[in-house]
Amino acid sequence: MAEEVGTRPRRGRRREQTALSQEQIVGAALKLLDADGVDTFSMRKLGAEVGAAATAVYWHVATKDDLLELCVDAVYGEFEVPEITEPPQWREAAVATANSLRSLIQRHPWVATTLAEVGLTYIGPNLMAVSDRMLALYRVGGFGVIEADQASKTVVGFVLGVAGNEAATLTRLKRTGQAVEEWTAKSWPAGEAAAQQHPHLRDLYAAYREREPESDADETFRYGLERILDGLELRLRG
Amino acid sequence: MAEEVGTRPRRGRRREQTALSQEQIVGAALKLLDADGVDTFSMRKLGAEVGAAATAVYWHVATKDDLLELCVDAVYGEFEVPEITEPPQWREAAVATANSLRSLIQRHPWVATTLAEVGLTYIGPNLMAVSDRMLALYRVGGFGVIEADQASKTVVGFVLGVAGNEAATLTRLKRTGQAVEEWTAKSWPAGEAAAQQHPHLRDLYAAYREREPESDADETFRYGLERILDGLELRLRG
DNA sequence: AGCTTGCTTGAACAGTGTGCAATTAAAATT
DNA sequence: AATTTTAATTGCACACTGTTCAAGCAAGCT
Repeated sequence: MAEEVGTRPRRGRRREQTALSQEQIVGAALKLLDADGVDTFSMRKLGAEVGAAATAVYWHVATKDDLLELCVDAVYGEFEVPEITEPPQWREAAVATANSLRSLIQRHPWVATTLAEVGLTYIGPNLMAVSDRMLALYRVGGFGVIEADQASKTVVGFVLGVAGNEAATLTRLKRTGQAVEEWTAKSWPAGEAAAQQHPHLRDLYAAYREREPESDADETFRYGLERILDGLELRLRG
Repeated sequence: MAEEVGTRPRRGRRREQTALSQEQIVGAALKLLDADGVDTFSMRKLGAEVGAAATAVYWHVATKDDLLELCVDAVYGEFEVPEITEPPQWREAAVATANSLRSLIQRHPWVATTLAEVGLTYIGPNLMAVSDRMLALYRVGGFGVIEADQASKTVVGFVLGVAGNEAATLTRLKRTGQAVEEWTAKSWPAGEAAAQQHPHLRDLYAAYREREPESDADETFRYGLERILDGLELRLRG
């Protein structure tokens, strides 16, 4: 009849180790994904990581795509969305939210790729909770139900697009083995030469060359985010 | 029968067909990608499509990733960026540009996935030309060199993020074999039930349920774009 | 005639996701 | 304590992937 198996020894494992669990699998998958990216991630490597046969994973997880969805939802657990009570806190909270999502993608670059394949429509409880808190944020800020959804999707779309491309570029650099400093739009493969036919691109690179090589990416992100929030605020006050 | 010389007999092909070319390969790859997406795309299927051995492709293309980059650049050839001369034309042109990019992604959903893996940093002449024209657009609108870059990246990031997710959702629906109308945030897999614990999500779905099921996605996209352009315009006039 | 160059081929390798029957060991039942 | 049931794991196998490589073929040049 009812088996109230508690938590500890669970069911059976033949030797020293306690049985595999979905949590453990997702944890190991996250470790591999963060370390080597999604391209080189395979079920067999995952099996090796958890010290079991590759196919053992399939008892706890339906398919590789399902596992990836679980992983995506797991990292969404790191997504911090502040809860606010007063309308004036809205903008600051929106900035914090956007930054949190961006740095989450920077920590787990494979998320961007996976999201593009899997979409962010209901994939798990964490994402769901986060979506609810984001909606709350915009509603407190003063947006109506539907418009809060549209506003948050605007910001999230922007962050996903920009941070996703940052991640792709970094992954690409890593793959081709280039140093990050070499980049910054200065010297790059065949670009500088080809840019000569495109006057505005040429001007742009010239302008970037005269700047401190600070982190242009950060600044561009910040610029875009501020513009978007300006536009949204205009709706609130307008 | 026999041979029909397309353009030039070029070098030698042993039988009826003229030799493979990179253009032809990219064309065939696009056909397969548009039809079945990037997941089921393989070099062997491509070989079959062009009527040659799978490995023949490798004479014209270094690697599969390279081929995908060529394909991405090829569809960027469809990206229409109007050329303007007067500042007031800026906003309208920016909208047209954004819409063009979005509908391009809708026609070729695999582009979003591929972009997330490959980045959009120098991948080909078409993208380069388009980038230059986009920069021109914002510069005519009144932005400085660097700021034009930041502004265009903001808009492009938004479009890529939002349209990319639209594409992922559609691909996912297609894969699981659901109809598109069933969606629209109304009834969906395990969502409605799980949403009960999240009051703002519940409100949102309730609100959506009372609307005409027009194309909410279009409206959300349009809303976000307008907010962003509002924010950018504020910078110009501010 | 031969040689060279440009392109194509088939076989082969290492690796992939996953289905399946057989196997284990613990829990439940007798 | 013996037996049955069941959760979990294993190894094998299949079809398929991207890519390498020696070998082959068809034309152009000398």
